[in-house]
Amino acid sequence: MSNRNQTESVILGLLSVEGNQSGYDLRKTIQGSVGFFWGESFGQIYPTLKRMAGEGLIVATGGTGSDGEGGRQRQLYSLTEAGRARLTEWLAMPCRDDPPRDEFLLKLFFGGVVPPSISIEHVRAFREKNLRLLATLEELGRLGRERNGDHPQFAFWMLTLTAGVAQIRAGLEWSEAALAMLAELEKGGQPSE
Amino acid sequence: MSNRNQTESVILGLLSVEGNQSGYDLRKTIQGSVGFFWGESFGQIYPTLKRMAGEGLIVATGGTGSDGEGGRQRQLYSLTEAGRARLTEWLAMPCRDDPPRDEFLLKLFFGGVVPPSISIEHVRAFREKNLRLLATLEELGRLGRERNGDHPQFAFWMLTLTAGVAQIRAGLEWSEAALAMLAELEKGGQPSE
DNA sequence: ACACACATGTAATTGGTTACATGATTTC
DNA sequence: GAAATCATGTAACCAATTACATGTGTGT
Repeated sequence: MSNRNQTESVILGLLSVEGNQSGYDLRKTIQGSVGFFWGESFGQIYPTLKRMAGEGLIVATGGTGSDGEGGRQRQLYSLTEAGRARLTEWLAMPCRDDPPRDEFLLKLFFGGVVPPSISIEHVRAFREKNLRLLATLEELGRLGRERNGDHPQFAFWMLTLTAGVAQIRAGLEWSEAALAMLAELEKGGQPSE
Repeated sequence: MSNRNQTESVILGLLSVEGNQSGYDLRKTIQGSVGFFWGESFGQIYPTLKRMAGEGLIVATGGTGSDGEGGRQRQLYSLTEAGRARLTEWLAMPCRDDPPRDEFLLKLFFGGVVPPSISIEHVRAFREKNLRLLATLEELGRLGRERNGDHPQFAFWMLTLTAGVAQIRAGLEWSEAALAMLAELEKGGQPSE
């Protein structure tokens, strides 16, 4: 009952809002919905699907390949009752907080041992990444509203979006201040080492 | 030259600002400095130290135990030139962006399949965690200024702190709005499933 | 004919956590 | 002398990435 396998959770969740998806579909769905805060690789998805089917959490529903209908080889899956139960069970559990690891902040923390230009470069990259992400998120919001604005779960999707946007905006504001500070430092004097 | 082992990087960094630390010390130092955005476990630290010593990135410098001086068994390490070179090399590399995974946002995303009270609970927990973290960070800033305010790298440490504070504040503001929205939803009507 | 996107999977590797085992030293 | 803390380590396990292998259908 430990639920350490997070891939399982995303799959359960996505299949609960729309069944009959293949591994390939799931990956695309992930990228187009939770992609900005969640990633999955095929090497994780396919084995997990098989395992889950074996455990009765999902069922293989049609798809070409097994029956000789022709067409491209696809294996679709849908949630079972057991799967849905597992999903709600997982949702009710408190979030595990795995220790965060932010390589960007780590490099910045040790920025004093190298010339400031290096940290400046990192902050710039951070800023640009956030700018790109912000654009993506806004696009995602636009698309979502247009295509699923009337979906009963839309409000929750928007909630995650606004959370992302808030984080990004904060990051952007901070990065401006950080760049100003670093520019000052670069003018002022070299670091001790 | 891929530097996938991030534990190595923290160790290099920390030993560069202060040598003669044991695995135990390093853990404490981590918690008291980069702890709010970086975690390490003993099971990772000790083997990594051994490997790094074998590769010549660090050296075992004194500590009791090997020489029969008595006192508690401790193995201290310091950076070598090779270690310092590796550190600067790592610092100059662009940050790898490993796919993020935010279980909180994931649960919120699927909040529509369970009663709103569950999502409310998650957001509350998120909010409280952020409040606690904010207090920790402010304390950390106070302590740091008081003890290391004159250290040449202090400015960089503050930079990571302010980044953390900015993120947290944004999260807190968002959580208020989210709670308001969810409360509304709870009054209004049950979710579709 | 060729390239590209679709589609599924396996194998190797690793980074990391957790739990366990052990013992010394200080403190009460 | 018991408990807490200091201190180091090992073993088991697992989640996940990456690279590789394979084949089909579509568009040009």
